[in-house]
Amino acid sequence: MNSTISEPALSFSLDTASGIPVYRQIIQQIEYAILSGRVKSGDRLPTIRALAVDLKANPNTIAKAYNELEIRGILITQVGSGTYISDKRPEPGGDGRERKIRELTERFMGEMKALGVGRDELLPLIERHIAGGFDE
Amino acid sequence: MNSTISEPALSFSLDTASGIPVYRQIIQQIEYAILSGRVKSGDRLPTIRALAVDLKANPNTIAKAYNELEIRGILITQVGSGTYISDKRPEPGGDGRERKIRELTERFMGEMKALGVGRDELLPLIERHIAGGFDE
Amino acid sequence: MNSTISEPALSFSLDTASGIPVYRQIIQQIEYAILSGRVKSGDRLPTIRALAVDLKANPNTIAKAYNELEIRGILITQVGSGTYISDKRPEPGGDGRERKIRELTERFMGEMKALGVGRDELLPLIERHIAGGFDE
Amino acid sequence: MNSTISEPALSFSLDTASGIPVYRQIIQQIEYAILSGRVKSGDRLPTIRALAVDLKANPNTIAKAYNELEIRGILITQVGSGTYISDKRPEPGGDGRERKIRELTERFMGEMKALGVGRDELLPLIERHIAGGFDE
DNA sequence: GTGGTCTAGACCACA
DNA sequence: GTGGTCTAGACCACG
Repeated sequence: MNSTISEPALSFSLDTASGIPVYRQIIQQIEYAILSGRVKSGDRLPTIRALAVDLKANPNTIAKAYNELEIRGILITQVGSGTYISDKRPEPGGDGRERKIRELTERFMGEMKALGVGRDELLPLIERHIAGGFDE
Repeated sequence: MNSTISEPALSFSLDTASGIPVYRQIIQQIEYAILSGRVKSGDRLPTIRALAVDLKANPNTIAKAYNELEIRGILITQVGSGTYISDKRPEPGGDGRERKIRELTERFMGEMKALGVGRDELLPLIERHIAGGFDE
Repeated sequence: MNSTISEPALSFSLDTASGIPVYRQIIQQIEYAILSGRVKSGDRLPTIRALAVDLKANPNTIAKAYNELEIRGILITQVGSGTYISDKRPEPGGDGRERKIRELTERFMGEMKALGVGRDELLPLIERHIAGGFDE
Repeated sequence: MNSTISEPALSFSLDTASGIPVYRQIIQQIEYAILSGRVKSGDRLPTIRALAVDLKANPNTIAKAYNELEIRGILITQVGSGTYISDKRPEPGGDGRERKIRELTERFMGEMKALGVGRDELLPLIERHIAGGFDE
């Protein structure tokens, strides 16, 4: 399954076969939209009910995603009005970023090692991927 | 937590803080050991009970991992004798390994890009990790 | 012992005296129901807990059957929603069914031959069983 | 694995990949040899040790097969001399034969029914298999 | 000794 | 409510 819906520069698409929980896909897509500048502080998100209908998902699932983002301070809920992008959202160069980068790199290096990829194979591999349009 | 045990070219290590199910970690490590050529057809795996003791896990959990690999045709179990690498497993140097490396690298590069890590930041990052004892 | 439960075109019946593991009986009955076309892609299976109650079995046993079929790509499980027949299952009228019928018939004929049942004894035997309520 | 050894009209062959226990394969092959008349009362069987070597099996496994057949009265062990086919072995047309035939036929008919094979499909199927060299 | 089956029950993640 | 993971422990079949 794979459904899409547009909103002020926000488009959601679910892949129910990926194994990634629906609420996490929604969270990630909102985060990426912010990081890439497609949405900005004060922008209004679709209502839970509307998004649930459009994505053919359970409203509880949408609410869970919005709720987690509100706890993190990324969204703000104005009761009776809607849900908005917070103005104190984390900067792209913020705090947890370094830790996340380190974690992901360590996991990746461990996987490469487990697959028998030595240092002589790894660096050219990375460089090839960078050359192939990493920065666009 | 992180415990390790060696066996003819097979070493298991669990990360109980990762959130990844134990049986999946075991499956992945066996798969990677085969893909990297560290184990080959006919090699005997540690017994379920021995591995359970070494990893401080429940035998049923180890059995679940072995069992999934048997359903997928990667392991063969001889009751009363032990569990072995199947002879119709993917070849170590085959494209299975290359495909896996490509998948993992693409996922990693996508994550780095989403975190705003540019090419100028990425290569030094990798080199620092390699210098920090990648190959041993 | 022999208990039965109906579901949209799926009826399970266990023979606990046969020595065949319960989870394998469940697997076989799902496979045969698919091969015979009684269930089709997207059909929902009984929930693990409901089937466990109806068959007076442990939920883990039902889950083991569903799980093996999922590894083999025959079922799809949506946590929180249920378990469904995959859309890339073998076609009901396909050669999967014919192959299975041929295999089972050859095994049966071999057994009959080993028991010294000749052609003159076999056909009346089959006809007697058919007359005794084969089709209902 | 599949190894074979000949002896006075007795030839054993193991299929370790079939999932059928080794001791059961040995039992069945001795039974079939008797039923088909290839061996007769008083014939001597290979020693446990010799057969174990030839089949690359565990002597305990051979012993278990011989032992079960001795309990059933089909074999006789003369300590210090060897193991022989009993002279009071069950006749091919004997007692349990009818029950066995009925059991196997019922199982077969149940499988055919589960696969959606109706009476109109079943009889021609059987006849075709008979025509294709059932009696040799 | 090996692995297989099944039960019981706890806790978790997801919709 | 759904299924997933893990533990603990009993009993069995096989070599």
